[in-house]
Amino acid sequence: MASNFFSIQELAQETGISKDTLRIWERRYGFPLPQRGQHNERAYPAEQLEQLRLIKQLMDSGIRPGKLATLNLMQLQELAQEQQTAPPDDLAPLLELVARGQQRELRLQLESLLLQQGVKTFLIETVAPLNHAVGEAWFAGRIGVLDEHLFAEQLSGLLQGTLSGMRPDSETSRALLTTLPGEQHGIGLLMAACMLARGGVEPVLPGVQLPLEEIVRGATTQRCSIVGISCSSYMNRRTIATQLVRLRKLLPVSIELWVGGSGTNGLTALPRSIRIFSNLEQIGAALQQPDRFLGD
Amino acid sequence: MASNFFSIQELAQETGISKDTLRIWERRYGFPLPQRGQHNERAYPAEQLEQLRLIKQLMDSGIRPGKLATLNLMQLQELAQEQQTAPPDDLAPLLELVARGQQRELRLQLESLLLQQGVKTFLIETVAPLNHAVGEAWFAGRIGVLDEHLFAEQLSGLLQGTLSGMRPDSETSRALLTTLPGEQHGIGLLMAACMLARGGVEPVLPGVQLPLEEIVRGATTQRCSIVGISCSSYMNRRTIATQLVRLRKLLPVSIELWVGGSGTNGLTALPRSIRIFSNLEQIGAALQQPDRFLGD
DNA sequence: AATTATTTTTTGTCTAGGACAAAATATGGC
DNA sequence: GCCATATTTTGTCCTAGACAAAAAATAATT
Repeated sequence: MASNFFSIQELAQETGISKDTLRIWERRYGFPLPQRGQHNERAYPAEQLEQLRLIKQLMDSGIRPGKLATLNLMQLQELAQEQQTAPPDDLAPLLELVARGQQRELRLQLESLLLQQGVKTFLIETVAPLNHAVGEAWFAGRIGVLDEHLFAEQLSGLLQGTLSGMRPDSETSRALLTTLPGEQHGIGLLMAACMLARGGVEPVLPGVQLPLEEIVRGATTQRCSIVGISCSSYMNRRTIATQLVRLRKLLPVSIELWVGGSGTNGLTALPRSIRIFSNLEQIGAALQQPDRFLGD
Repeated sequence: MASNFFSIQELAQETGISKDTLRIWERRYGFPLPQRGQHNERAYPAEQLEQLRLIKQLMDSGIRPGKLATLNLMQLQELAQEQQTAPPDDLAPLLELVARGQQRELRLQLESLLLQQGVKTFLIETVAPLNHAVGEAWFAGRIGVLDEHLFAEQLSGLLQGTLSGMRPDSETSRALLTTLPGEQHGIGLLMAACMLARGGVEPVLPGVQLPLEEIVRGATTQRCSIVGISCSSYMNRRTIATQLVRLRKLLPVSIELWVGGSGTNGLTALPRSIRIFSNLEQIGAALQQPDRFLGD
């Protein structure tokens, strides 16, 4: 039984850490230190992939890789446990359904909750925390990638359905929602889109990974007064910041730039004309302020 | 006005050609030959990005990069034009709607066509060729990335809606449909899913980019007798072949492996236990043969 | 003591050029 | 024409050095 080894390319793809970075971590910290294949290529065992995922997660909470790379697996797990925020009790049954891959039952329960709570409450008190909890459970190894993906698909379908029932038919303000090139996670966009639609703004959703030039072109041709970008912590923070600043420069001043998602946490020194949202409520609040068209 | 330059990283992201490959092409063929930035980093002008896209497209039809890299833009365009297959006339009005970004009208027309033609004809004679034509039009610069994305979203929504109305409720054969890690295009999956659903097979759609181990786990836990993989020409052929062979080895022999998409065109020397579909009709045909459970 | 300016460390990405296997093509023998 | 053997083409990997931007630590100032 050939236990599985990963090439450096595969490891980079799975973790979102570039090949260059993987090599230099090995040089500097001695981790991840792979075996070598027949032709001297790096061959990473599955455990190192797991450990890297853990490290990536801890980095998102601000700990530096230099510290993390010197710790062993157990110490990392301790650290991770400290950080774990237990998911609210009422989400436990839903999480259970995700873990068991019972998509249909999950869908039904979510639909029922949506009706019960209404869009806003559903988004803020159910969808957002559940999505977060699923992400954490995946990191902790309590649910598999497959179940996480299936959950995301169910949620997308549900939110898209909700959206199509909410589209205002008259001429209203519009918002173009997308992610930066390289960012593949689009669930945040759908959540934001629902909040916006609820506030009378019509979302335009061209999917993920739109090149900056196309964002600008799209916002103009689609007559959007807002561009919304969702950033996960998958991408490197520096890249995110650079791209956002560049986008702000390309975009007409009359168009607002709104940014949200876990990838925006550690961002410092962005121009004030880029508006950062750290949760969904803030979107709702922003839509109610009449002064929201005063730029920087 | 600082005309836009791209870093090697951005170019790699946009074209799907790796940084290593870009550098070695420069070394060997002298193209793309970027300017240099303040710190000697490569800075690619937008025209080189365009030319690269063209080259990538021509490579998909079997021409070798060594030949292409020595040609100038005009020669490339000539070659491309030779290859262009004019889209069927009846698609022209739809393409026009895509190009103009008139999503709502497009959606209505597609829905009407779906009702008129029925699922199978709609998929084979409208969706597949239209999708192809949109891809070609994008390469040729006749429509923007934004419009292409918006089209894909509309189509996804429509097909997903169709699917949810087709799901068989009794216990039937199931198929897990996904893409390999690195492959982001999922439209093909939805088309295949519709064909399968129509043939009485229930599709399981966990989204794109599922790690091989998870595909195996998913196929087992979800009790699927078929695993379907869609490959676009975005990914390198060699990578595709390697991954497919690896997947076939990981997968129990009782589970069939079906593969389709433009990325499978030039694939040679795959084991016969991997079944390649070059169009949607073949899926329909395969579902009607009673001997389809005889593996290699 | 708190804030601001300056140095030091940390970190990720870039560069160059070399090596090599697998795929694709060309060449020779039958 | 067809099969086996060279030869070329191609993409990815390797090492090792450089450097700027961000973060942290230290010094200087109010």
